[in-house]
Amino acid sequence: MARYPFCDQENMPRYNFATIEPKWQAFWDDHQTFAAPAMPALADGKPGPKLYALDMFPYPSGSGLHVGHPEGYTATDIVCRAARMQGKSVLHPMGFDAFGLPAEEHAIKTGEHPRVQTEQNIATFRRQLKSLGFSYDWDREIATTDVEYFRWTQWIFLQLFDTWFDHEEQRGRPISQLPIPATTQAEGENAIANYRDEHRLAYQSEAPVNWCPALGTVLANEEVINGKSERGDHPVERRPLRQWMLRITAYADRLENDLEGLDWHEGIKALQRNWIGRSTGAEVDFFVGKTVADDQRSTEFEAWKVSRAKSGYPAKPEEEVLRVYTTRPDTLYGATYMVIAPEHPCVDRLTTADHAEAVQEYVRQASFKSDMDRMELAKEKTGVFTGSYATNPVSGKPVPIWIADYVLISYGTGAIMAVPAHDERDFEFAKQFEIEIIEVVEALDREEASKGDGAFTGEGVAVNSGHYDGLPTQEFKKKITESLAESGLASAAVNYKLRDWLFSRQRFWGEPFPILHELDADGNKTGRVRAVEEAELPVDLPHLDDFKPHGRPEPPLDKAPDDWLYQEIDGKRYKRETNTMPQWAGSCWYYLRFLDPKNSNAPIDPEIEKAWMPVDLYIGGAEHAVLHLLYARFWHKVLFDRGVVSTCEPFQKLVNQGMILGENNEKMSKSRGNVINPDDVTSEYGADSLRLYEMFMGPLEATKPWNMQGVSGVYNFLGRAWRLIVDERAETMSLSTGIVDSEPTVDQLRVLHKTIQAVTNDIDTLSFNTAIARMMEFVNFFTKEQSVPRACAEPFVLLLAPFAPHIAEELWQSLGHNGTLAYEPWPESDPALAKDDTVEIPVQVNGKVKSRVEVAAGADQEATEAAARGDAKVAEWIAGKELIKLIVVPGKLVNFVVKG
RNA sequence: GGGGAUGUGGCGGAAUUGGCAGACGCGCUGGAUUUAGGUUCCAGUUCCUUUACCGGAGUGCAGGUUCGAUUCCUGUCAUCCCCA
Repeated sequence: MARYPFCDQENMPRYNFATIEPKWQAFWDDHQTFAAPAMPALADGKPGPKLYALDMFPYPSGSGLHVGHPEGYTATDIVCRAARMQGKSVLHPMGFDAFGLPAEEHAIKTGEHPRVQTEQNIATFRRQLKSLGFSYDWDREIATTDVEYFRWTQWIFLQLFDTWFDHEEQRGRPISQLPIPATTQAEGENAIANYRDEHRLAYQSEAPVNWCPALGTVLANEEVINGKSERGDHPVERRPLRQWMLRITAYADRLENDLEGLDWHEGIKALQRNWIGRSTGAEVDFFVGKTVADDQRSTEFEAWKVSRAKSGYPAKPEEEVLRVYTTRPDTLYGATYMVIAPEHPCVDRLTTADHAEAVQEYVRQASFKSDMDRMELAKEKTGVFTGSYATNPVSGKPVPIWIADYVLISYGTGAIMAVPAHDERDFEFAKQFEIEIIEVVEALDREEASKGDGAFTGEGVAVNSGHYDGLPTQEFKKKITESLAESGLASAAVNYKLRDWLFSRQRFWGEPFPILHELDADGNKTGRVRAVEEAELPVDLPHLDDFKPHGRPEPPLDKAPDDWLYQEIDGKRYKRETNTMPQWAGSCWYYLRFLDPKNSNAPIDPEIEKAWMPVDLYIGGAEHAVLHLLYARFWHKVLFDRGVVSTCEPFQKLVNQGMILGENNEKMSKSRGNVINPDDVTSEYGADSLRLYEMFMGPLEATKPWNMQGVSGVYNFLGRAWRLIVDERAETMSLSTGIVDSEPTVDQLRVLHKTIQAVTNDIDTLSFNTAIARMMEFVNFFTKEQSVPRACAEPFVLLLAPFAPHIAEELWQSLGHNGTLAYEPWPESDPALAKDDTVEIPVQVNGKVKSRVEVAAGADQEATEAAARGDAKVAEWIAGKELIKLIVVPGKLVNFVVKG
């Protein structure tokens, strides 16, 4: 015990966080106080209550911990510490999301391996986190850059590679179970392999990507903002490149539907739904034909209709057909032109000779614009006519086909039918190019109809739509979709804003893909790939002499030594995949690895997974409300389908902490000079004060400004609590003479039990600010008392412990206890003792409080009324007036409604 | 333009199901202790009027429901976040 002396103050025993805090941090470390059990403890032979509380693990940046980090971390820590005292098995881990660009950029500059800097940064973060006294089980620490960790990230990628999505059963299944169509089978081995590759959840694609020359990498759409890179604000251009994609769109419906059972804020759910962007509508085929002459076109069109009526709606349209997706099939009669995206495969075929030059130039210009620029509503619409016409399938009228960049190749079919009367963008476009506008929906009420002279996009009743006239929009949609489907011209369809996930990056500092490309005799890729054998994992990063990018889209790993790059298996030569995974990969499953971080046979033991999952409380910043949470949920569902995990959702309860602003009410940033460094706060006021202050600032989820005077306020409170128990004026550390062993008074017991009740309840609802206010009231009350019975002081210290653990441990020890209070039973409140004997009840006259009367706590209607009538002031107010109504709510109020 | 959130003292913020608006903290004012205080303790602090009592107004703004609205409904304004 010599290391943790009860009295180690050189001077008087004032509250001295500088000695208390390191002392208890060392104690917790040495005694493994917060080591979580492998499995939740048993209670009555069955698994007892468990709590898995998770923080969004940080990216260990070079600038160290930010005051935003301890906000969420303190919140989960309070919940965990209270839960331990309430007898729950608690899992509370911490780790590091350590892959990322800054370390690689540092490596490029210095030539030093990014792992060196990464590990330095992790060390700093770990030190800072430990200095704040969080009750993590540090034995479970992981970093996504650990080879033993990313071994299993690679393993999960192989699961994705080995899975196809069965739309009928709505689940992922092993690729070996993929039914191969007879026609494909007949074409032989290569065709079968191709067919499989086309259906895997991890697949390669040649789609246009956002190439950023300055960063030397392609970026996901989400990483591009207004045509510039999110990181660094560099220009981004579009170019086609072979990429790995993850088929997250297959899981779109499940990702949306399963939100319902989750204990998440509605706003976050809305954000995710919005991002998934499910829409229902129809795919409709427009006949283009091979000829330009009007009379022949209509003949061809009729013939095509007849054949379609027989054959039905095909999975892939014929060559002379343009397929569109629309959410408003009811406006089909108003479709007066069509637009295809500049990247649409039919551009060349549809362009007539006399328009070729203009089209080529337009397509070239469009390639420089980002999706965001192109969809901008306010901007002037641009476009070019192809010279071709299609035929409106219901009206039989010719409709010109245009190319315009406001249509995106990535959404729907990359082609639209334009209905200028009922779509704002189409309307603007039609005005500009003087295209016919036909109204086909009439607004129901005049107010809506008279709104401006633009497009009417609402719902109403059909007009100018042949025999459909008069049908309400919803009904019309259904009927026309059914009718067109019967004639083989259309099909009901669902579309998503969500795109498949571009999963490869041209970086060094990321997880290598466990994939090999087959080479032919000349060393060229044959297009066949194979997975690295599970036993061969992990695929570690190779040694590189330098980390400089070469400015080409090919990844830096192409510069790896040949013995890493090439391999021979069964007489065939292979080259490793040289892309690496994006930073999101590691954070998609870290919550699972925490359960079983040292398992070398599997990512997690199934029994352990079953016992601890799901995460009961997940706290982190709102900036991850969309991407991280969507990606992680997607992986989790795939792992669920493949039997690796037992729950279909990973995070049962999610809370987003609010942002902490600078003292000037602005976002904290170096350029604004308003950054608060947690280290500075800790050295001046201590970790307990920092924790307490961050929780006292306001509701966890609110955005709130920092105020250094507020820190000294909670520091003051800790000093008062200290003096309540410790005699500061004594020469040595000793109990305050106010601490007595006598029975508490009724008033004292009432304050104690009210405090227990309120604090316990507030921790449950994460209302830490009010919990702290209640404890302040407790201290204020007892400071005025002559003495503090031990029976009140001890439970108070236990209540304080989750919030300010260091001072609480020290006070607990000074009250004569050995060891830690971390597993002391949580104080229980007795409702009978917490109750007041009498209550003060406001008496209103005509709804205004005029007086207050004291009544017994359980007073009934009559007694309450009598007390109110007996009050002199009330009597004066109602004297000589007619009583119209009398409201008596026992325990709440009395209201006399009078006239005259 | 769409979606979400938030508007309460000088400031951060409290207020089960509609029932005493402003808990708690900061700041401010006054007092006590102290050689001293960026110490501690006590008291006061929404605004207007008033020496004080009494009284009146008050939760962004305008309405509505109700005996009674910070809370519910309609409209509106402002700020912030996300998406476009």
